[in-house]
Amino acid sequence: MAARGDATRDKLLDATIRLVREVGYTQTTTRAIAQAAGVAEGTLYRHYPDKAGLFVAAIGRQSGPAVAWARDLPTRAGTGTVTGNLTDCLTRLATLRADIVPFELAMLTDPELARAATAAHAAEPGPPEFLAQYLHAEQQLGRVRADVDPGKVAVVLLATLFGLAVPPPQAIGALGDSWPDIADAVVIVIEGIGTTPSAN
Amino acid sequence: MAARGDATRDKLLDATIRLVREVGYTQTTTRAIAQAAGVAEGTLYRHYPDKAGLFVAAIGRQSGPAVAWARDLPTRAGTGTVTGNLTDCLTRLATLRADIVPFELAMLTDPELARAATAAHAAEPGPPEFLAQYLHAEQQLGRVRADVDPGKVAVVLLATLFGLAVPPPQAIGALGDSWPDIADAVVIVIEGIGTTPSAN
Amino acid sequence: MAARGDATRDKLLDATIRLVREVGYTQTTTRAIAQAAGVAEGTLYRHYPDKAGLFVAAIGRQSGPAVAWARDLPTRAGTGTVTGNLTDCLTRLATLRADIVPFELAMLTDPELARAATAAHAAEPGPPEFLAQYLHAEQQLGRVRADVDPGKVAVVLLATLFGLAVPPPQAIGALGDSWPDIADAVVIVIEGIGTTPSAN
Amino acid sequence: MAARGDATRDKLLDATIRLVREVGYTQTTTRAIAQAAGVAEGTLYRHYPDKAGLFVAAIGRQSGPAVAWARDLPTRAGTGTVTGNLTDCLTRLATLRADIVPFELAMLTDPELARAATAAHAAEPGPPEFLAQYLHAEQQLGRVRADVDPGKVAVVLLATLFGLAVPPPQAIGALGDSWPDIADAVVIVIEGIGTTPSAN
DNA sequence: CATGAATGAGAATTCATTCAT
DNA sequence: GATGAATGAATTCTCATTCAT
Repeated sequence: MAARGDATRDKLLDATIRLVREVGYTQTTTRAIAQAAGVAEGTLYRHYPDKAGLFVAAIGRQSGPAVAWARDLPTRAGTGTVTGNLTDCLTRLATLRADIVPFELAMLTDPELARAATAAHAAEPGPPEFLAQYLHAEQQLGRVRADVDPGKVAVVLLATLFGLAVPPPQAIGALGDSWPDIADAVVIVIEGIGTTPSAN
Repeated sequence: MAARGDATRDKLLDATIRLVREVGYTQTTTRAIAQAAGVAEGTLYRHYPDKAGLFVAAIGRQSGPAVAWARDLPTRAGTGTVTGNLTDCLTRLATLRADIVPFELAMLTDPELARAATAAHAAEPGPPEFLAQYLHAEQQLGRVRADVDPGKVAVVLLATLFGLAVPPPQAIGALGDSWPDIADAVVIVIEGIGTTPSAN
Repeated sequence: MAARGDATRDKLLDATIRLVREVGYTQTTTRAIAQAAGVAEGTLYRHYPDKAGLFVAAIGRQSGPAVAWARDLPTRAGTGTVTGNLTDCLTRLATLRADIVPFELAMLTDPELARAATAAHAAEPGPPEFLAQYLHAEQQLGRVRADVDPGKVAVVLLATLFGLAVPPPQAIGALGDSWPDIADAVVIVIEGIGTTPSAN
Repeated sequence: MAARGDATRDKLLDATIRLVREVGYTQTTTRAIAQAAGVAEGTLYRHYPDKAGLFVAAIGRQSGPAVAWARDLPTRAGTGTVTGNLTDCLTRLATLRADIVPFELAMLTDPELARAATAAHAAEPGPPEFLAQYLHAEQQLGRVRADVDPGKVAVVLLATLFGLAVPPPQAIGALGDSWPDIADAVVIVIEGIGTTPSAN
């Protein structure tokens, strides 16, 4: 078993992910995908109902490990340091999700793809929920201030992660030199920027 | 002066911005733009070299006020509170940029548009630089901790802003209820999440 | 007025009718139509929403005169001879409808085309109704036996017409020599085949 | 003998006939046939040279009994009544041919299929010839008027049969209520519509 | 300046047919 | 014989761009 078909599916998903990353979503045509995968254009449709279906599958395969990893975060509450745990988790998410960001962008640009994706993955809990659960647990343990909203902090952290992961920094500015890595960002968000009381 | 041409250009830019926001970049065809603007398809090419040119102009017109506003931020160092100044600035940026985000997303999805845009706007200083300048000035005044990197903080703040501005929260999660507004996010980033020393 | 567009529309309709008659419905591709009309393939879609729309328009233009002609038949009741009137009407229908039969066949083969056509032309009265009205009027005048059902006779006449109009006689048989013309058929149907009482 | 192959062939022919009747010729793809027959797509080509070959075989199998039945008609001349014999024959033809009409329509729409079919069945005598022979025999017996052309009457009868058998009456009109059955039609054609001398 | 018909390259998708297993 | 993945030419339709009026 595992037949020829599985290898073809893998080639198609690989090609899709690579092309979206390298040439952008609008340029990732079915012809380009087929060519990059080394198969005929028609083959694509034997394995996926249409182009959107292929993209959803690609997103799914790529998201899987990232989501699985984040799912375990809440169990680490109370161990190590909060900063360390969050940095660790977000760094891995960043690494794993590097290939997903272009797809998320594509979904934001193309309503049709967004529809297909949400149709496929009904609202399951994802990283935001896991992060919020973790932060809540740390609050219970007294390791995080009680008056912050775990959900909002989780969203801010992931929004920042997303904003930083967006490929060309030129979108935000030419401050290339001081582009922060994930660890920098986590420290900044967690520790604040240290304003003096007189400045608040 | 201010002939009919200006009115036509305005109608085209308005239509472009509205369509990108409402139906997404991929659906914003030249025909749709012309129709929404109430002009013939060919008219577009009398005012802009091509579709990308129109989009670049739209981005420019929409970005102008936002960038101009941020330019003044450094002069406010030492006045009011740091949190207040940043919240104020970022909130305005968020408001003004609501129409720009779809274009930034489009540029990230379509390399061709990105090329046209960067060709038009050479690397001028933008919000990241202005924010960094402001933070640096506050550091000099002792109102912000000396050991944070102003550039990195600026980028984190803007990345967060960008991440939060991305239209459908479904991209990040179904944590809709606790979706933070800009003020929440600024407070979180500036004050940190209040970890206890033992947790660090 | 009458602009360039009208000429193009005519060329497209002409090409469509000609191709369906000459090479058959399945071979009448949009490319073939455009080529035969001497326009680009995209031009087709400026004038008709899609291929089915073009076909419906072609059917409409071709059916128009035929239907209009039949509409006047009931007013002739009582004039001339019944056989003459029917032969006259059916002969004209046959002539005019020679180009429509391939389309009617196409509609019977391709459900999608049928859907488009019925959507366009809601159930308006057509030749069957007009023929039935005429026969009923002649019955009132005592020129047609009272016990025949005008509706059924109308349908039989048109069904026969349709069956005879179907292009290749090979579908029904190789009796080419004695293929009846419309006048023959009308006489046969109207007068019967003259069976003797003993044979009934 | 009568190995698995025969069963497969039957399943393919059954599926073909069912699909053409239910979804139309254009929708009857090889994939749909294979699926309906419960065999793999490739299997089709183990039993028939190509799609047209399968269709020709389907037509042949379905036409066989109908043609065989009509072949015996001439031997009935002089027995029963003319109207009864013709009604009987045509009714059976209609029943048996219900599944063939869609194929005849397909042949009229798709020249390629027509070519394959005529190549397979060279011009053998068919129902038209048999009907003509029967009518000629009845003329000899004095049961049918001598001055009608048996060939023409045969063709008119079969053309009417074909016209009435065409699936959606919408092709001819919305005169649904008075849609005649075969017996009605035969009576009308045989007896005529009873015009008075003055009307002729 | 404005128009909108015309263009034609290219996109997604289908489908009859082949062939390695 | 049977399978079904793979093929690739062909089809319908889109869309940025041009140009005669």
